[in-house]
Amino acid sequence: MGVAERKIRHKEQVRGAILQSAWKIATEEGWQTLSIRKIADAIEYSVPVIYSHFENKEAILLEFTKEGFTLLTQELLKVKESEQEPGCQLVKMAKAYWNFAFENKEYYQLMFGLGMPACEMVNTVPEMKTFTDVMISSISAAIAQSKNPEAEVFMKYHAYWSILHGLVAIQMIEKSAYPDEFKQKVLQDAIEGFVKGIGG
Amino acid sequence: MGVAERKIRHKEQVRGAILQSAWKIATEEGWQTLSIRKIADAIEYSVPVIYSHFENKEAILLEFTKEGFTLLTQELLKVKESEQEPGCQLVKMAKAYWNFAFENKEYYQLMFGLGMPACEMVNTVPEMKTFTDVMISSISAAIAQSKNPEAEVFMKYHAYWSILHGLVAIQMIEKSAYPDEFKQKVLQDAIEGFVKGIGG
DNA sequence: CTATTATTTCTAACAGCGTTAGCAAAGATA
DNA sequence: TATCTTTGCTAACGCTGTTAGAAATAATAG
Repeated sequence: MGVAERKIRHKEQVRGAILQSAWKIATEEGWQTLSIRKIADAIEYSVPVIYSHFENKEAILLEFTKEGFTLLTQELLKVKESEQEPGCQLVKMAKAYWNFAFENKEYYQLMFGLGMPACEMVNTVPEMKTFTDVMISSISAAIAQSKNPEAEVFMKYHAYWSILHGLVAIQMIEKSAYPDEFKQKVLQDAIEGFVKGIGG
Repeated sequence: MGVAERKIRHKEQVRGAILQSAWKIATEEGWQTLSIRKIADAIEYSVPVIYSHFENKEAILLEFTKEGFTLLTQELLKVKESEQEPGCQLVKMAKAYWNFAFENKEYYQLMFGLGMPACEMVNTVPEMKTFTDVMISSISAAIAQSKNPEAEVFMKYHAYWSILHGLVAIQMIEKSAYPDEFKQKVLQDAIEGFVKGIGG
């Protein structure tokens, strides 16, 4: 009997509508103004229905955060595999990271930005763990074949990620938007300088 | 007649109590949980009294943000004046920036962190403008006497500040706290590498 | 010292938020 | 058709920032 299947199908349909509406509201008005009641209005259901799909508001945000980390990790892996030399890998990955951030501001702001996540979750949420693993392994490879193999891997990893995040964060805050070529050059200079620093 | 003076004195006393209580609550429970009602309770006045001293909640936060930028700028200038060579200046300023962030987490999180400010205010609030001016002038000096005088000043300034902010931001998020020596070394390596990148 | 005026302060409310208990309606089963 | 299960809703709790308007206090004038 297809009754149970239909119910499940409907349930997932509503779940999808919740996420879809949440995303729409967030992109139109920002994550800050997203509220459960707005989502309820959008999906034309009452508020408690949402709580039968998600434990709380944070769980909805976490859904997108995980999605964002999955997407970013995919981009990084794609670029990484297209390049053999670890140093070039890092430079290209930095560029991919940069592009992701500015082509998916909504994701990035949620992942690293204004609010809750990315603190205790870095090691508990699998999607984030995968992301950090990719970062660590790439940096490790670059260090391994460098002239400073005794370099502390985690320190270098931290510095690399920090620089990336910092570049993106400040550029996001900046209102007086520079031309994209400028921004690209900032990134390239900084990362190449850093990679050289690791290498020698 | 000292009646007007006494009134003003009392008014500023209340204003001080508001800021003092707000700071106490923020340091004890975090900026996120700070509320007007909590402040009102703490100063033993009713809520609307606070609105006769500050236009809204954001104005209270802005007060501390400005204070933070003033303090940070002072630290940076102090270090800057103790060193002639522009390259060394940048390295020392980075260290001072770093120390400020971790010795004044409440300030830093408010200045760059989780929420509202630092977006449109960078050029409108004088205290922030002063800060960015110090950053720009220092970097400009380093570039001027470098072998790449044609370097775009603002790009380099952005990269420098970005790296600093990124290093701090990621380290603040990180739970598995590395020893302080490690962190210091991360900073030093990254900044020295960057300054070398500017210089040659 | 009293009456009037100006100032200060408070009560109470509005509109919004996340969250949940308990009831009504609709669906599935016997 | 009657029973039971699931689903969804109404309404509330306690919190938030903010403000209108009344009450209490303080300063001034007669």
